[in-house]
Amino acid sequence: MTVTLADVAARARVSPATVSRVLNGNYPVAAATRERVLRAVDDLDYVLNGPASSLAAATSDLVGILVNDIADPFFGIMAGAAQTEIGGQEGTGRAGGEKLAVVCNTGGSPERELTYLTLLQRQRAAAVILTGGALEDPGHIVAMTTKLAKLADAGTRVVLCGRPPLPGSDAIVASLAFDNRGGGRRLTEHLLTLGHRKIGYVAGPLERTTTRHRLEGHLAALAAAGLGDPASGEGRSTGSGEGRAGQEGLVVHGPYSRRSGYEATLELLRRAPDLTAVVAANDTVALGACAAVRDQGLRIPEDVSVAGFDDLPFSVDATPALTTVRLPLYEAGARAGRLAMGTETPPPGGIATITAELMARASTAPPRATR
Amino acid sequence: MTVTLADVAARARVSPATVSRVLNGNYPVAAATRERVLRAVDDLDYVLNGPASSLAAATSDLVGILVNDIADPFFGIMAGAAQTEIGGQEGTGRAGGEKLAVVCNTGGSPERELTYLTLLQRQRAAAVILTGGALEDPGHIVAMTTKLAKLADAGTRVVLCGRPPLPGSDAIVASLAFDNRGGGRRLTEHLLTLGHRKIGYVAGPLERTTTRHRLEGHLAALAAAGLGDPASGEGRSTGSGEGRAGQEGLVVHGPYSRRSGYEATLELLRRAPDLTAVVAANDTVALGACAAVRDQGLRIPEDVSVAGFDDLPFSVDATPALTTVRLPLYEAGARAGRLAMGTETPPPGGIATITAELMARASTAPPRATR
DNA sequence: ATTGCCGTAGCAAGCGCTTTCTATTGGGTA
DNA sequence: TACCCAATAGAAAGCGCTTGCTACGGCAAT
Repeated sequence: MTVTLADVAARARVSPATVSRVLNGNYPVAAATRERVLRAVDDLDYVLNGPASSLAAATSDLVGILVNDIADPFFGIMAGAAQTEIGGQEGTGRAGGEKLAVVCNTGGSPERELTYLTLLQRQRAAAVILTGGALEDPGHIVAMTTKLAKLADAGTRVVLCGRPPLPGSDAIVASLAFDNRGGGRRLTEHLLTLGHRKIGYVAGPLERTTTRHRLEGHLAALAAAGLGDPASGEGRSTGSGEGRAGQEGLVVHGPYSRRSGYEATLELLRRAPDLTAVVAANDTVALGACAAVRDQGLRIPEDVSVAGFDDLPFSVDATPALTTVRLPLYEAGARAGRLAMGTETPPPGGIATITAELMARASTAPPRATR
Repeated sequence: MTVTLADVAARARVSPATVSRVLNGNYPVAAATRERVLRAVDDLDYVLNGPASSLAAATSDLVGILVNDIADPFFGIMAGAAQTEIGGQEGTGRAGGEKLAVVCNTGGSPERELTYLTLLQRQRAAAVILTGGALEDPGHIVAMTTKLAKLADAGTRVVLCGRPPLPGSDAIVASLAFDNRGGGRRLTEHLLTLGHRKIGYVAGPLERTTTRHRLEGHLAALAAAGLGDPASGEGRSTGSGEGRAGQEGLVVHGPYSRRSGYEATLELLRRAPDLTAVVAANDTVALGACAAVRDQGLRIPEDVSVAGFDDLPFSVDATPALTTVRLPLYEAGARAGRLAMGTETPPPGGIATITAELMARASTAPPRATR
């Protein structure tokens, strides 16, 4: 029923070994023979049996790209770039380096993350790229470190993209981390420079590196300006008491969703009706924040400035255009793809920090009356 | 180095066959024995060798989900839903039905679509889900039909989601098609009812089923209202001559991108400065259209109404909230996932049409002066 | 007691490919 | 002319797992 290597060999009047070598192109085969084999392959419409091939060669051409939320362009852009870089090199003509880059959606669930890693391990994946922020739960970190070490042991190349390096994991090929802290700091500094003193912050979900780093940057900027109490920021979103400059309780956590941005902003506005700016965990959340501000009858940026993070494509189209922090998602994804393929040399120490650039646009302006 | 089934068998003091049966759970094994095996698996940290298993069993647990653009939430939502449905059933406890659902990004390129299908075929994928509009190029249709038939032949379940059925392809498990034509018609009818008579249309790329169907719906509505010349719509976007009611040349094609929407709208506005509404191929394009309308100093919806298609999450957040056509992307994706798994019975004839619902919001209103 | 089965476990034959090692050939060189 | 080597092709041994078939106890029925 199905055509096998042996069938092709028979038709081309050569041995199976020769067919295999023609297909893999890693052994000299006379031009005439090669031609004959290739024609037989075509005639018979032969398709290599992946599992058999992987079993015999003890390697596979599968490359897994793990994302936290496939419906979020933040991940889509990185994954697409990586996939292009990986699947793109088919110019070889032959099946040589044809990798199968696939993206796996964890939905942000640690269990699914591990499950996918196991499944990829089963398949003896050639490489794995983990994108986006990691969960900071100690147990999960241990589980991940162990799992990744095993993968690396089995020859799988592990690359992190937009995720900080795992402590003590030298098994990893490279990790490209975004400078979320620096970006967060610059964004808030921008607001401070404009004259804002009462700034609300809609943070992402707790226990995510991305969330923590961006928030740290924000708090660092405030602290440098002599505002707020850095200690109050994390873990006590519903803060109480009075801070040096009334920044207490101006941080609310929630998922990276538009809805969360909407509700958190309403909450912030209730807690501090006099705030003049809202910084969101990312652009999607910022959109929700904008809606909430408007629904309160306030104008952007005249009454309240709003800022996001990531600079997703739609951000420049928002009205007013969203001030945000640009992350070179495409470039990072592409680079991760090349690193996974081994077509780019890893950065020194396997760690690279990717700069986050402030994009000041129309959604932020000086507060109504600078005190 | 690596642990194999035999190692586990030795440790559990049973034969490899028994271990295999415990792991696959498709053959009676005494409880005590099972326990022993499971413990050995744990102790040894054994991970099944996927390729070997697939080779021997002549099946694999890979499920491929093909998307046209992974950075577009339209696809992300469907893919995520399908993946959840497929990867979600791990409740079985054992490795039983653990499928590896992966998404492959074709980037809209027919070659990559075929390449991915071949790669999936190599892996003897358990199922393949094709999402979104198809290319209407005759050559590609033939190639696809042939390829899908071969996949189906090899036991791969093929499901189409958001894509019209392939003519004469009974190899396919099911196809869930969106009622793009009906949605397009209702959307334009809505505009006509509001009193619009001069409506610009920013269509998607040529030769895509989605593009054609939506446009057909639009033109059908116009024709039913005695406006426009249906024959002028397709294939002659830069129309010439005069139509019955001056709808000529009010259709411009371009990719499904924000930028395309922006430029096309500028073009439409130049051709017909008196148009009172713009219908976009999808929400992303509509966002670009909105930007263009505003940049021309026109207000939405007072001066120009704008409408989109898909009802992506951000559409309700646009200002003003975008009138659009809702497609139940998540539900469709989930259903496709179940169909691929065989956990839902296919619709009669393998074909289901999914209704598209008009969402009239603030971006559309009666034109300034109804003539 | 015998027979017949049911419930379990093992044997062993592959699944379709890769790859090491071993031929075979046809010059080029001594 | 004899010899050696480079270039190319084949033989065959697995890779690690699944599964049809066989084997072996007991237990119920005869």
